[in-house]
Amino acid sequence: MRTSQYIIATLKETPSDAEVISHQLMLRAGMIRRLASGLYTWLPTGLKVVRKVEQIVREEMDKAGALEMLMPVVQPADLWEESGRWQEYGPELLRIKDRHNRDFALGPTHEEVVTEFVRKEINSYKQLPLSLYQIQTKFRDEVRPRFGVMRSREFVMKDAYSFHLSQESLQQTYDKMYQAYCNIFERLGLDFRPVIADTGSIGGDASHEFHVLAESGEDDIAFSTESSFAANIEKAEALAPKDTADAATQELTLTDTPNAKTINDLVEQFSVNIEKTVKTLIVKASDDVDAEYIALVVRGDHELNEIKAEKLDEVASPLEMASEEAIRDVMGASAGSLGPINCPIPVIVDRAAAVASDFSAGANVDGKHYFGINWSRDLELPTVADIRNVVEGDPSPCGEGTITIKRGIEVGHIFQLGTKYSKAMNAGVLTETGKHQVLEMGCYGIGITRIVAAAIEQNHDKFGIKWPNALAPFQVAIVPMNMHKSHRIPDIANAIYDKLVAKGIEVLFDDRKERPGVMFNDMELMGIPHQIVIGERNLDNNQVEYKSRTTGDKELLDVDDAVDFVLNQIKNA
RNA sequence: CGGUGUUUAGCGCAGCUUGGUAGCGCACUUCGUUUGGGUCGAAGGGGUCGCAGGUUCGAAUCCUGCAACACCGACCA
Repeated sequence: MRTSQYIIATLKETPSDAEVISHQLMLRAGMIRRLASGLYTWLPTGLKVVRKVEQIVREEMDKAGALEMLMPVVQPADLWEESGRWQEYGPELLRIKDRHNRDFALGPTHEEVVTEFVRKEINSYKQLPLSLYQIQTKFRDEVRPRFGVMRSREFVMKDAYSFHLSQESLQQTYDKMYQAYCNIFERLGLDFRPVIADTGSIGGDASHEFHVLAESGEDDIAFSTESSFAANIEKAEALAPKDTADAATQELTLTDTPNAKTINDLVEQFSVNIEKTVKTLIVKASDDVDAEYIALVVRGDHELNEIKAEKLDEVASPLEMASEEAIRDVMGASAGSLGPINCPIPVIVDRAAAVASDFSAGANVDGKHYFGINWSRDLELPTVADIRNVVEGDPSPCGEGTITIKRGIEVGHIFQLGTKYSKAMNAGVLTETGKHQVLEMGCYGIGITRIVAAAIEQNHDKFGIKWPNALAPFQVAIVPMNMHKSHRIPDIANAIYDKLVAKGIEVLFDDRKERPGVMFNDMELMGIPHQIVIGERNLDNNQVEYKSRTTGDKELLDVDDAVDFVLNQIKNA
């Protein structure tokens, strides 16, 4: 490709609304442009990268035995009524009406459609197991689209679905997919980790997320320092402390604390150790409980884990924090002065808070806290549960080492769905014995467009993107200097270009009448891994210069060796 | 959905307090100059100042309403 025939569309300045580096670089490198909130146009350079990702995913899915198909983006509401998700899914599901006033949705995912397909077409156990996938545009009406294509409303996703007679068969395919995902991210050249995950609203049993590690990630991942254990912080268990509470050394005292509204205030004003404080959060109770609200108690330095909390039988799901008015109504005090003593509603205390001694907490009277509280002595120890986020240094749930926490970008997610959709939509086959049996299902997603952004988060420097070879929109950039003033330069540049193209290499030949600095900067911004610089100075010695974008290394090559050298660089990368 | 803020050329911004010919940098076009890391000079094109209404002789500027967008929070495969 010659730049004169192409859209370079690079930007010198960073658009003001791009916060994360991948968003900035994708705009500056001329990969994407924003059309509206959460909607992006892919320019030729960006699309080339998307296609690279798609192709690798496609090859590995095919290898894993999945069959590619393509389902509609627009889906009839009836199917969603059948699965129950027309009600459940909420405003993220964009609903539309056709000219006959019939309800449809823009597909955020395709469990319903694929299940409908399978229940019609697959009738016998002999046709199982079956894995189907597609690579397609999805739409989710995100509350808050941000970070460019990292969290956009419209995005390209690979979604796969598998169907089985038994849980064992599902497990086998799940394992195969797990391996296929590892292969994919390996081939993409990304630093990634599979992590144990919550199944979220899709529902089901086993689940892993695949995360690309990056500072800008939106998820916290808990790793063990000693083993390969990794889990989304939502799911990482905070083990019960081995020790029991220390013996009480302080008297219970009620103290005026008019200016202590937060744990930090309390710690600063009364110089107490933050680990000797607890905070009390009020949430809606579930219908199982004979109370409208439940108090959750965690140590002052810990954070409530909402996923864990809403899984408790006593707590309403989805989790709902009590409003300020409700708190005042129920507790008789405002949020800054709550505590477990004299608490009028049921209390659930976190494992760590349950072994605190001589600790302080609100008194459920405005402007008053208790100090020197001890469980058993001053109040009965309530129900204990794991309701907090793990923190650095906690013992790892796998039993080996301690926890470290890193940020990750979720680029893939695999689930064992079980029979959630097949049962609701009555998808089954006849077994060997002629009995009708509901299918076990698995579902496997990869965010294609999100991977493009994640790859940039992981591979960039101050000059721009540094594409891993597998993702680069072009393998080689030819940068001829002052070509219009020379006969030699265009001759050599064209010859090298033709030879590389004949070898099937994607080459970007910068034939613009630009200054060298402009060309260098654009090629580096776009992250093209291999650069050949052709100028009069080196041609006097019959040489051209090679430069690697990844390492920055430069090397002088004989003109005749240049093509083979570059081919080797590409092959060995 | 709440809080805050923004909206003036393709992009980044000034002008608004105190109403009076719409500006700057980058980008774009043409010419010249320069040529191994975003050169320099000259000339040029490009705007219903987010939309609607109001006040006024006169509104980018003041008032009212609306919209879009962004950030923080809540939410979320």
